[in-house]
Amino acid sequence: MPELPEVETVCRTIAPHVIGRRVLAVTVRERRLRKPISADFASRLTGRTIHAVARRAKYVLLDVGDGLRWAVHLGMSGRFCVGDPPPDLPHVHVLVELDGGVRLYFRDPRRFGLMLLSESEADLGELGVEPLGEDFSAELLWSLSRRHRRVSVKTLLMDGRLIVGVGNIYANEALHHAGIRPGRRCAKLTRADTVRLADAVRFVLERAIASRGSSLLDYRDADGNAGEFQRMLHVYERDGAACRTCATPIRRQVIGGRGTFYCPRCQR
DNA sequence: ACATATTCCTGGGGGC
DNA sequence: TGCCCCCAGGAATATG
Repeated sequence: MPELPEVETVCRTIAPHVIGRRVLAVTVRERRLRKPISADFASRLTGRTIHAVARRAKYVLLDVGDGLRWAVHLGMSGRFCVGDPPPDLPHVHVLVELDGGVRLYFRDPRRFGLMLLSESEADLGELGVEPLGEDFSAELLWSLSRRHRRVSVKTLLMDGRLIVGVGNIYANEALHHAGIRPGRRCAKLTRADTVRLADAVRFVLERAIASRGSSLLDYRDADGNAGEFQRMLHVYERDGAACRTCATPIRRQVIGGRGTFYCPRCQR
């Protein structure tokens, strides 16, 4: 499940293969992603040069000039890979050939991903603050928590209209690091909580990027390599296992329809 | 206006 | 072994 650290890792691994390269051919095999790939996607992308690769929220953004960005969202099962897919590999929806013999392919069994050409950020939906950017702070969390007093703090962290890139894995991990129970209502957060939580979100995301992401199920970077952060998880998918801090069994609960994991002793 | 439920999709796991 | 059922998940949309 690609979240911010995984998408950042895909951007970093794909960039050296594609920057400065021209798109020679685009093949769309399956348009039906979460939103259909537009009919003119291939013709608009072909012939353009990739100038830069960046991440915004959970999107990989390839700058193809004239203010146009090739935007790729991996959904939950998407992979954006360098090279040729094995001949019979199913669910390969888009193939791209660049000059210099570089090939890319997009594979997404569950088709929750997106592929589009974006002229402005508005095309990407309503995107909140980057948690590793300058606008993210304890003050921001405090003001969000005052504006959304009734929702749980975990739901707040995972609302991409407010804060981007934090999905289920890293919301659970950050709350454990901050010692805050996921189901706590935002109204009950103190300023001190928001200071610890802002630090925890940044800390967990930075550590995960340093480990090249978490490989649960089938996440891989653009070169096909797995991440390592799953070995450092403290709570996610560890229900029943001993808390790494205090050995109390980790509990599981459903919040906002998502599996939620916490230590009942470390997190209040 | 705000909060929660539903929807999309498929691989994989559990139960029998 | 095989089949059925159900679940996971991001984000848009629908419903309360």
